[in-house]
Amino acid sequence: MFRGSAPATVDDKGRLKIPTEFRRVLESRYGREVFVTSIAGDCAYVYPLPVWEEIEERLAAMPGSDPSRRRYLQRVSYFGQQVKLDAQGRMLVPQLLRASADMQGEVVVSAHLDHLVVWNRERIESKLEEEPFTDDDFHVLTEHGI
Amino acid sequence: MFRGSAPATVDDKGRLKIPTEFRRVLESRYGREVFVTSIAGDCAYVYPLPVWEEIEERLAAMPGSDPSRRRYLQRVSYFGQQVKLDAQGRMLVPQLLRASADMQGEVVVSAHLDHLVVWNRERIESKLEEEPFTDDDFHVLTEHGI
DNA sequence: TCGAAAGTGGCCTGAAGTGGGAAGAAATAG
DNA sequence: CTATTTCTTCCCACTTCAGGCCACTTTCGA
Repeated sequence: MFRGSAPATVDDKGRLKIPTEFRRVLESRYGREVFVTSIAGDCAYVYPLPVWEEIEERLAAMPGSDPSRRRYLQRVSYFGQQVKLDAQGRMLVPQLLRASADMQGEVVVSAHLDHLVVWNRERIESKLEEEPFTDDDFHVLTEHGI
Repeated sequence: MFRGSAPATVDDKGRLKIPTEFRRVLESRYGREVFVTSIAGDCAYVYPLPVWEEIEERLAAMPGSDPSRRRYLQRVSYFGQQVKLDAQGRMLVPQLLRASADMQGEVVVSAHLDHLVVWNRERIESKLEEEPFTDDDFHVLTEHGI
């Protein structure tokens, strides 16, 4: 499992350096291939390919007419691309995501259990301010034993 | 199977360059012939010919009087055309579709399991904005283990 | 203070994408 | 039926971009 977060940079060729701690987990457990995508286009999700394939299987098991599934697939296909880490542990961010999620310069890579989430640093900071963690959120988590 | 998406362009002669990653899958698994069509005329569907032939067989197996089948066939025939990739991996978009789906300039080619969907870039972006992905959608997916 | 490992930048080659000419085919008008 | 024009197809050439590679810088620990 991935844990914590780490700062990283995207150079002007659109290459994102995966912080070494994450890279080690990624390569040893899943390999070098990842699926990069987004839903709203505001940040990038990086799934190890085997993890993504499992999600695809679950989607395939859902009824094809489900509107949530349809919307999810449309977005995930739109932003997504399968890429491979280079020898330096960098991956090319798809052009569409570079533009919409502002994947340039300083970014933050955070662990999300079995995948990574990448935010533009300025954007995540203002988002954390705007979107506080509420008492309701605490309640929901408490109900799940956290 | 196709996965993810890639930006592409339609030049002013109406030729659409199929991004190489898709082209490779297409040519190795299905050949160079495709069937291009649409239903609402707002985007273009690109089916590898063998995939389309299978759909035709299923349609043939349906009762001929079914109104959904009739409407589907009517639209799909109206917009559809069988075309072949050229040596550069480009295909000519049928004139009707060029006009109605606005297949000019920047477009996005997205994977849809066994076929491709092509949208005018501006059009898909405004469509994604109008049709947001909600918390409810997330809940539905969560219930399916995603 | 030194060395190793991580991070960063940039060059270079080859591949992918893009544009346009020209010949051939099809459609249209006379 | 023929001539003209439009559209398609094939081909060649140029430009841009991504991937591999190397090297420098920075950081952290010994």
